Amino acid sequence: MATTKRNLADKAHTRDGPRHQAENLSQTRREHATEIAEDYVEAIAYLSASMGEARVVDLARRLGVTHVTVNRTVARLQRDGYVTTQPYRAIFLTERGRKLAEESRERHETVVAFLRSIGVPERVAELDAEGIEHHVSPETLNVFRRILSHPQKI
Amino acid sequence: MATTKRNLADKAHTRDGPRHQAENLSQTRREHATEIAEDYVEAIAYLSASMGEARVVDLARRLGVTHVTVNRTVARLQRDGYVTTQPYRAIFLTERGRKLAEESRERHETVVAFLRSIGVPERVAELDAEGIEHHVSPETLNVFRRILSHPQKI
DNA sequence: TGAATTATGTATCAGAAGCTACATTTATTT
DNA sequence: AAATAAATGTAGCTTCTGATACATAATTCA
Ligand SMILES: [Mn+2]
Ligand SMILES: [Mn+2]
Ligand SMILES: [Mn+2]
Ligand SMILES: [Mn+2]
Repeated sequence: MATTKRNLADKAHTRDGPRHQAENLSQTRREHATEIAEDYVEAIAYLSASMGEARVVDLARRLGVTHVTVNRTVARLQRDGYVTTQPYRAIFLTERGRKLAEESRERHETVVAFLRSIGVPERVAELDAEGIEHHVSPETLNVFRRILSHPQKI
Repeated sequence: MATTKRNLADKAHTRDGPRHQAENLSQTRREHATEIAEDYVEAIAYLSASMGEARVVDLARRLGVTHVTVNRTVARLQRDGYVTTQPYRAIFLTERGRKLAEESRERHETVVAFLRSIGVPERVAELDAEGIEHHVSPETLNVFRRILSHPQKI
């Protein structure tokens, strides 16, 4: 009748349910997988708009990585249908890439605006938003939007 | 006097300053590096408290990965001074690990509570918080806390 | 106690994302 | 047009984080 190690495991099962926790973490890992794609297409869209085209060096500067990393990642983005490129040429978004870029930009701006609206200083809001944005679900984003459209001090 | 490609690059430099953007993204990458450590020590602390000890299988179940991944990651956590283990034994937090676990738990709960307080449904709040928590700076966390201590509907 | 089950460990692979060093191509300047 | 500078590409290395397949140790149960 001794309390064995494996008995203990069974109890905890009912207590909290590790299922939920595992699902939450799996979801977070999935979001990480798309995170770089989102930041890249956002940067490509920005550079294309502000200076006519997106070149590897400009991307590297803006993203804070070497041109080698940009090169390989762009190849992956092309493989996944977000961009088109040719050797020694600029990078262009596909329709799919443009769509993701636009969604990402809008969400990014909403997160920054929301943080600002509750009193987070601009620099901090921009810094935190860069990571937070990728983990904000459509539901939560809608809550942010609703609060932003409700101009009342907190 | 033709507008060359490299002329364009110089202009955009002044426009937005890619420095900030690069620094934001670098910070996010740094946060990702500590993210797994945070989730692991949090899970180890939880299992230790709720069932006496943290075993590899329980961690694997809770984290939604295989026991192989847990094994390797725990080895890294040990290398970095967060846990101690011996073959076929449970995993124990070091002082450093306990401290990180406690901070992570507190921050995690604050993020969930904040999202709940602005109207995000519980399930969604828990899901989003799992990713958001790692990118919330101390400043932003304080803003969250202040709003939580201010019991007024938004 | 011995067999069966469960837990843990190890070998090996894969892909993502970073890097440095060096080669090649393109653009600018003289 | 040739020389120089800048951009792009490629080879090869590292770490992290996931996986499967198989081996060994520990625990449970008949
Ligand atoms: Mn962004
Ligand atoms: Mn981002
Ligand atoms: Mn957590
Ligand atoms: Mn987390």
